Amino acid sequence: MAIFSKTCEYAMRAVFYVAQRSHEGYKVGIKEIAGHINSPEPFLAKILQQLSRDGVILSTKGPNGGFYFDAASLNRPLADVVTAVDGDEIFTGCGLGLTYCSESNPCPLHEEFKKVRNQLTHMLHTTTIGKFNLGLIKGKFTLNK
Amino acid sequence: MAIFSKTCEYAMRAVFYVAQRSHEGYKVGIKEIAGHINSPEPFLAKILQQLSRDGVILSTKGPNGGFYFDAASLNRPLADVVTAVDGDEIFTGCGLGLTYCSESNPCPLHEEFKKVRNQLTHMLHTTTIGKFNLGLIKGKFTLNK
DNA sequence: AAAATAAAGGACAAAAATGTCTTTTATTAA
DNA sequence: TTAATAAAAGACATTTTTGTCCTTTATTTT
Ligand code: FES
Ligand code: FES
Repeated sequence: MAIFSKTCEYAMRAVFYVAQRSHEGYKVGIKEIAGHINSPEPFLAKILQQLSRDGVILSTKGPNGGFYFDAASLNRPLADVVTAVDGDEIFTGCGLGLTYCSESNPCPLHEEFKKVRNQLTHMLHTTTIGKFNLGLIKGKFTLNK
Repeated sequence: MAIFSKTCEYAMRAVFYVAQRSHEGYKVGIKEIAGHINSPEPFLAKILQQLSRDGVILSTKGPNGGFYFDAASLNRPLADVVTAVDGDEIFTGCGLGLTYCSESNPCPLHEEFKKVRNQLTHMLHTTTIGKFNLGLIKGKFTLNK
């Protein structure tokens, strides 16, 4: 089991790809995105629909339409993507699966787990959607295989 | 979605409870464990079977039998429990779901994700199964609800 | 040795996550 | 205004995770 769900992984990969293409001045269709991040096209469509409903990603229909980000959206944190598709359990939930994570009634792992969870939270809040655009354009990163 | 699977959460809760009872000198049956960690009994049985096959937990059949840890087992890292039920993907996998996490061909999130993953790994390797025995006996921690 | 106990094992069931397909709606280009 | 394009939406299918039940095996007590 991975840290993030498949849904969330595809969402983040797609968002990084669309961000790069937006930086380059293009909108991108589902087919192009799915091809470049190596994800099942119809499944990815569902995920991007969700992101679109939540206002995380922008889209327009019709010819020359597709998904894209504006300047403001490129500065949103990656955490918004995670929350939109997976909710906030990963940011607030108990590591041992108790109903609530609680300071006053903690599980044994609470103190140790909280540190890890806080670092993950901090990382996802300080990493913006557009952070890797230049690196992606320069070919420094991979989003498929 | 939580960091760990339900299976893994139940496994860790069970292990902490059995460790405490072992420290107190008892073996514990499935029914008692499930009751104290609030988990479905037959499902937990499967999980503990797996841990037993992997040699993470000890068990004996028959009257006065049950699950327990010896002194050596109490010093094993919690990471062994996670690996036994969920594999090592959480310790080695790519945060964006690429087939392999690679230094030479990294995903955009690689550097940032690696830090979080390393801290999680470190935490699970330095936390022993028996670490919380005294705290549990003193009632400082909760394992149900 | 017999009966009681408790884990081990296997088959099955429900729920959730993941993946697919078809139709509808909105937008643009011609 | 029509045709083409592309996302939105909804129904459906598969796989994995989670959960249940019943039988078997090993151990201990009587
Ligand atoms: S109570 Fe378990 S992590 Fe906080
Ligand atoms: S390649 Fe993605 S985390 Fe290392």
